[in-house]
Amino acid sequence: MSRYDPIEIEAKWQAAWDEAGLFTARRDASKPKYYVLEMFPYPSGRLHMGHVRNYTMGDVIARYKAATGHAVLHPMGFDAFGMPAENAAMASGGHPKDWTYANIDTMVEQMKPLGFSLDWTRMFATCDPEYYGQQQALFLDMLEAGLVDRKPAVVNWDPVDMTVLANEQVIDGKGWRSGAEVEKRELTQWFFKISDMADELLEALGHLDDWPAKVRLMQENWIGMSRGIEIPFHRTDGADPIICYSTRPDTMRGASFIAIAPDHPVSRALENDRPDLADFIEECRRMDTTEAALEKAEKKGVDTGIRVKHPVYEDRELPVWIGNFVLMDYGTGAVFGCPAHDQRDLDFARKYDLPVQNAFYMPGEEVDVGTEALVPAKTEPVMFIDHFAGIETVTSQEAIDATIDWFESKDLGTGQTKYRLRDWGLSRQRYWGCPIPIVYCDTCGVVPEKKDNLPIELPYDNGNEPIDFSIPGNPLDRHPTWRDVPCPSCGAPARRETDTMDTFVDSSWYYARFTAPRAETPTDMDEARYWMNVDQYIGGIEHAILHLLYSRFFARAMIKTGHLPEGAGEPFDALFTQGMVTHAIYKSDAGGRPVFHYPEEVELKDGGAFLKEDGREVEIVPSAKMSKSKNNVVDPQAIVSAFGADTARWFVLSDSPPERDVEWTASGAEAAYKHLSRVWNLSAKIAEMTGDAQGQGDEELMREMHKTIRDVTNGVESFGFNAAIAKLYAFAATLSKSKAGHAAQRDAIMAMAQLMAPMTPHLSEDIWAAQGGEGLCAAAPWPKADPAMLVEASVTMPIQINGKRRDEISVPADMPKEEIEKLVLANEAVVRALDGGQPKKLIVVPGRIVNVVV
RNA sequence: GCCCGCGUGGUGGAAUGGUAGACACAGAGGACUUAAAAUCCUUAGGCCGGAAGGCCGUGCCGGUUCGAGUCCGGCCGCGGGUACCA
Repeated sequence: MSRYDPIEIEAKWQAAWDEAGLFTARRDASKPKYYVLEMFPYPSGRLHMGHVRNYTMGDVIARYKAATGHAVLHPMGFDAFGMPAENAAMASGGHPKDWTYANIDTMVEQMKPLGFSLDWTRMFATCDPEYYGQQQALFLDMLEAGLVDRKPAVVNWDPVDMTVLANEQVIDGKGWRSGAEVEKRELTQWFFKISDMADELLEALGHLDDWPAKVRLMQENWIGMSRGIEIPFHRTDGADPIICYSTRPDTMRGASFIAIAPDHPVSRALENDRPDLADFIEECRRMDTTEAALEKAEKKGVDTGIRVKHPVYEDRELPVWIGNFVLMDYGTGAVFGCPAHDQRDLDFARKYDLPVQNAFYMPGEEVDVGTEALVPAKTEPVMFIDHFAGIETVTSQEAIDATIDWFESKDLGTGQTKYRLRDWGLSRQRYWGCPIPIVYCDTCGVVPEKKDNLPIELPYDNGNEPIDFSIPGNPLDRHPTWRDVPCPSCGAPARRETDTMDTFVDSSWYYARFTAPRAETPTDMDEARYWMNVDQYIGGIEHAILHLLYSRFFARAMIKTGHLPEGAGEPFDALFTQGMVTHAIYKSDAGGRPVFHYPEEVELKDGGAFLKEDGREVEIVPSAKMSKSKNNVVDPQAIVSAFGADTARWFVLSDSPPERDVEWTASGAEAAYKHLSRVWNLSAKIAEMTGDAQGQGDEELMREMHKTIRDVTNGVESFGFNAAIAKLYAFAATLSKSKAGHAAQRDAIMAMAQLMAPMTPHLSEDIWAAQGGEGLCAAAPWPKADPAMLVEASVTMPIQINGKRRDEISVPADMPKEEIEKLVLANEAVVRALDGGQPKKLIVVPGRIVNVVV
């Protein structure tokens, strides 16, 4: 008898699918459409298990939807711009473009043998000029529609390498290559005005019913709507008032100082004359620009000497401090400090010996604040002291509302709704990205490129020599000719913008481009109207905020600029966030810099990890996100070449629920392979069966088959792939032990092949053919469970006594509650527990459980 | 720091508020084999017990409920995001 040979089978059936053109998306008026999309990969050069897991899940959905009568669009592309390509060029010569396209070729070669039902005719990479040229057109339309802005923003500046650093390249405040202390530098940059859409983006979250609640919540918090008030504090020196923003005006009585941001206009104005302030402001400028670093840093400040009057208690003067914890980007860049009711303000006040005064107490407790601020929840009642709003014991929220009304009525402040969400800075001072189609002209100023001149292509060399990437900095800036262009408006010599776009721009509209990837405009409205929205989007939870929010913004921007139909609204109707594939990191130290080693370079023994090359022990950092920068990626190709694609696909789906992280281990793969072999052998045995068509247990087998159809269908529809696979394991065991006749066994194995087909399409196709199935399994309609075969005659109900399981009874499924009660009261364990008495309570949930309370 | 998750046997995990540990991995025992591999069968949360059976058990503490892995409050640990990693 022959054996399960995945390598042969898989090549054979992939060729058959290709020949049938099965996965080329076609519009079909007779079918509902279904667009399934997995977050496209960055071409790091190697496929890893995370990719395989992601695309296998998408493929299960795509194949299932095709089998249930949908016209399916399931495309794939590459998110191909970004820093790693430049880093690779810097580290080992060559050109980012060559590196990127070589990686794409490799990854496509790795992906194809996995048998995903992808429409490869639609593939593109975001670094294709045909793609980023359309992105430039989009940018120009957005500029015209008023969705783009130009303003100053702060970047990390490496003073030694003379270049802008990404946050990732700043380690403990120092440049990753130079080791120099990083500075902040302000540059004029391009922004998308996403904050103008904050309310819409927030409101629409409520309609995304098929998104995970946690993602909606994270986005809600990120957008961060708050209702507060802007209050001008008048300076005693008569200069313009300082306007503070507060969401807790109910604490106004306790205001004891004003804190302004280091880059607040008032701070800046003082910088020239006050060396002590200039030093502090300079120190703040050296801080990391990340939110985490700012929040975790010690809260420090300096007194400016400026004094303001309390807006209500005018006899009180408050000092104005510059605080390193105040952000210019949020509110007005100035806050009043109320130490009694804010922990950060209290720490600050204790440190610099500022007064602490309560605005309220908890009812009945007039205790002054010590080292812990009194911060009641907004719903908690508090007792106000001498409050201008004339209120006594109310909740904080009521007090906030009343205070805002009172301030507005006295013309002392203005109620304001603010958002935490900031505009999206898209300028990057780097080479390997989409050039921003703007020209600077001495006469005309900032001039948009003409659409006829698009795409503005990145230069491949500098005229006669390859571009040198070995020096840090932006090669576009030092290119001898690329910057020099005539002004699109007056024709005079002018300079091209040398900044490129954030790579998040590239990934914010690719889903729309897939609906018409070769169109001469960013999208083809006819195609977009048919295919949009994405019905199911699948990707990592690490994209819960930025990528998904930017995509939601872009979908709206594209509607406004006429590139998507009105009805599109949101880009992704349903979202599934898969867990990550994690793996230990192997780390060693090279002169203070961490070096990360690939798993295949490391040998695990005696509980430690050692380099194969020289036996040196390396540190094992426990399970972490697989990341190209940490080199803790696992190459799935080894599994595919040893066991076949179906084994790899089955394995990544079987071992863990899809939304949860999974730590990659080698051990499960072989088990998956063994099971698939068993199924193949079972099919071969059934195909050779002789004897009666009918046998004993036919009906029982068919009942199991229908239950399995029901359970696997439910599993696939609800992303319960691991549970669906468990059912398939159980059904395989049932079938292999069955004494049923040939007809029932053939029906059973064919149903199993179909149910497995989304996960193991090649094996299923082979079984389908072996059993004489009609056409291709991949084109066959999904099996339906017969409701009549799912009805159970009797149920087993556990009997609990005081909530602990003590016995069980088997009763007809339709037995009335009263009769079950009688049976329970006659049960031996119950009689013993009652000891002649009556139960305090008897709970019978028909078909489920019985609980006797004694 | 802040926002969001997650925590169940030796391991991955299952469980609409209703029999905790389905299904699988590793393990142990057995069959087949000269032997091994492969395959098949049996077994398995911990503790006590010969057995029947009992007690404990879903990170920790507390609460709601006839009943909590599941809901609520407070902790601890781990992970993701934190706006220039993608």
